Amino acid sequence: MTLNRRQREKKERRSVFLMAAKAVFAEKGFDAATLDEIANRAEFSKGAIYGYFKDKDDLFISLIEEGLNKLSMIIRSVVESPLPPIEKIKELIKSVLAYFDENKEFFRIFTPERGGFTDKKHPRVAKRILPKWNDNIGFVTEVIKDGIEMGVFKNIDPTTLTNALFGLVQSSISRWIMEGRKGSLKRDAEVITTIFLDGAKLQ
Amino acid sequence: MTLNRRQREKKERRSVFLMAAKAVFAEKGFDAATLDEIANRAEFSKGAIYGYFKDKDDLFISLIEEGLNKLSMIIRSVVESPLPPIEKIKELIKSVLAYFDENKEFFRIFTPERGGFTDKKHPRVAKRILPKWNDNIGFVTEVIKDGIEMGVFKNIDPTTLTNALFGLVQSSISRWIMEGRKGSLKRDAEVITTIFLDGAKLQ
Amino acid sequence: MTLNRRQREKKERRSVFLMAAKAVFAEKGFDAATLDEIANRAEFSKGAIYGYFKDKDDLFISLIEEGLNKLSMIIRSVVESPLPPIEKIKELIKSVLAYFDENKEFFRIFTPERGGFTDKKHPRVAKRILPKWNDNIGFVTEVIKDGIEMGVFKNIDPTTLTNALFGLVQSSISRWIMEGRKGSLKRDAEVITTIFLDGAKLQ
Amino acid sequence: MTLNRRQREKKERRSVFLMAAKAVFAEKGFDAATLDEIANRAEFSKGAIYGYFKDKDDLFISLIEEGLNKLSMIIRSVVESPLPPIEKIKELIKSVLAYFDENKEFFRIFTPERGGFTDKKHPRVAKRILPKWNDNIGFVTEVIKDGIEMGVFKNIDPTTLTNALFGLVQSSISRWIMEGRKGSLKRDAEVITTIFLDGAKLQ
DNA sequence: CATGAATGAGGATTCATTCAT
DNA sequence: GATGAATGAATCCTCATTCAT
Repeated sequence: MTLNRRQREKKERRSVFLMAAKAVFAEKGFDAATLDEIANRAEFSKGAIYGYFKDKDDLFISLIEEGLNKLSMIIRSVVESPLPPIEKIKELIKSVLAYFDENKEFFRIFTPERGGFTDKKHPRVAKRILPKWNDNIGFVTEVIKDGIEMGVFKNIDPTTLTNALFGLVQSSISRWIMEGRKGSLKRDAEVITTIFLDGAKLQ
Repeated sequence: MTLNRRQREKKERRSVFLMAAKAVFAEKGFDAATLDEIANRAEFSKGAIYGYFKDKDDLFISLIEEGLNKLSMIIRSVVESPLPPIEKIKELIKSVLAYFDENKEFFRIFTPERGGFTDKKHPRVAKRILPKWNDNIGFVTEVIKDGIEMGVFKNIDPTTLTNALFGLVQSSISRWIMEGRKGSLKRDAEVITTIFLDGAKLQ
Repeated sequence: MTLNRRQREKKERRSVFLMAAKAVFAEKGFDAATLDEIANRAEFSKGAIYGYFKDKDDLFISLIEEGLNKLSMIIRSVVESPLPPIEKIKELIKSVLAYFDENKEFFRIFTPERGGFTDKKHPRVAKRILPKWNDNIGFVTEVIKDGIEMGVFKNIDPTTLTNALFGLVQSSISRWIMEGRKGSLKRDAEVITTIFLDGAKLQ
Repeated sequence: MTLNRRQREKKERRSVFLMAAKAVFAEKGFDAATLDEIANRAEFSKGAIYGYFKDKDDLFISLIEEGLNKLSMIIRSVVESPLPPIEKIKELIKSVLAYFDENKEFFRIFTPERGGFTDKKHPRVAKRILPKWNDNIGFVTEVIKDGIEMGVFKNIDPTTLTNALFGLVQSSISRWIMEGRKGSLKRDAEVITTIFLDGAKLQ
């Protein structure tokens, strides 16, 4: 699909808005972020946003979707590789942390707001975001399932195990953000891997 | 400390507002929650809130503080018990999950907003909440430290280990909330304990 | 008219509120002054005010009335004395300035708000205050009239002359207040007398 | 400086708001005036005000500043003319009264609130307004000083003399406003001139 | 009478969204 | 398409007034 100049420019401009929005949402959160500030940072007028996004919700959702799509690709590429389950898990931890290391702002937006993606508060947001997030969890769950069937993982409900893994990753990122992003996230990959696979206890 | 009727009523009413606020903040998040709705749910007028709390921020902070205080007490009572470190960890997981099991809404408020407690967004909130949270982390870290010194835990940075433990707990609660709070959280205590102590891998 | 204890206490308490109100109105102006602050300063509860005054307006009016009554008495005692007109004018300037010197706050309240005593804004205030103020002007005007008839004052409309005299006095007090009340108002009495009687020009 | 249509319209609209605000502030005073009423009178929405003024304070201050700037120009043009001091004073009285004759509302706003421009009540207002007002006083004081040095005015503190002159002018305007603005202010110029220069006493 | 909690009517301000140019 | 001014709904907060105790 080749785009003409018009279409190319449109796509670029949309991306400018997304980047501006990412910075502002990351700093202020969804509610406190204003379209004014986003427009300023994008160096366009406020009205122009509506040429690319239906409304504030849509801008926000698009941002999250974009981030989750990239994350899905990373996860799928690992999951679909020919590695054995344990290696896949190691690789997943490494590459997911690397992804956030390079996309700090996305996590900064996604994590705190995720709890708010309920039908009560943002039905439209929930409807578009949650399935994508569940996809990711699903991919990893398959790996765990394989591992259980192959006898390399304990026979624990795979979804629960996956959830635990995501919790470990997430807490690592959270801390890194709250402590002011010193050092690299990659440092934590080893520890998470150890705990998840071998536990904290000295055998 | 015996209170007269006036003081008793005042305390009760403050509690009514806190409960109403807890419900609304849990459902909507800090920004989207309105004092109108909180007052309605408390069956008082909006203005009455200001007799008990300085402003919206103060109401929110008081709520979180109350929850964190209770949590601190639970954690401390375990930490200060004469159990060996591993038993303390098992007990911590069990009792913290039990606490949230009985205080679902607190978690629902605390977790998503936690990422937003930065100096940028809510300096006043951050100043009053973060120290309390760090206290809790500190208590648990001491247990881990003891365990490492006694040779029962791997020699990993204790803060990182604590953080991982909190991540496991948190992800368990998150899932439970997002899936509509079916079943009991206590069910997860065993899995978390297993993973944290022994890892997911079959040895 | 002798008062029993009840009535005496009531009168005293009313006076306590008036003094508190005077201080607060002087500092903040009518609109920005709150009954809360007045009650605090009076060391009574907010509700108690309503036992002595119909409402905020009434409290304010009572205050002004009290001040204007005292001023009237001073002016009348001079006007009704057996002095010749010019001496009466000298005496008026001296005693009015002395009155404000000792009742700074009253002027601080009365002057800035006076312009607002229109039927549009505070019909009730206007109705009770303006006649009293006009009385004072009337007394002085009589002195001027006498002086004109006796040939000691120029044949200028007496009300205009009186108004000019009040302007001189008022500007002196205003300046004294705005400059932070340094020195004594009495100092200005001589200058005002000179200007009003002999003009600024060297003859 | 040529303005394009946009800029011209913006300037015009700002002026529409200022005129509406002038009318409302004149009638109600600063505190009792509402942005709602100002917006209504300007035939714009309340929110539109914020496109032209930072807040209510700023709207008010801008109004006063505009008025004081015009007044300054009038005063300066007289002060800087080559007339002898006495003629300057005559001219000042005439032209200042003429200015207020044509800008009744400005005086109506400026005078009653002036006493409230203290640091306690409106620090921001005080900071922007008082210096401008003091400039005006300063210009006239120079004239008086010159007159004293030239031996045409009595050797009285020039600032006190200026203050007295402003008091005479102000009381004239006040009366004219409170009596419902019958007749012309210019009528009073002669009386004020007479009193200030020659006094009320028949020599 | 005094108290002080509750009321509820405002008012200033913000901001997503619309729309004429 | 981009602009930026206007809109107006929404929200926090204040405070005079009332009233049960």
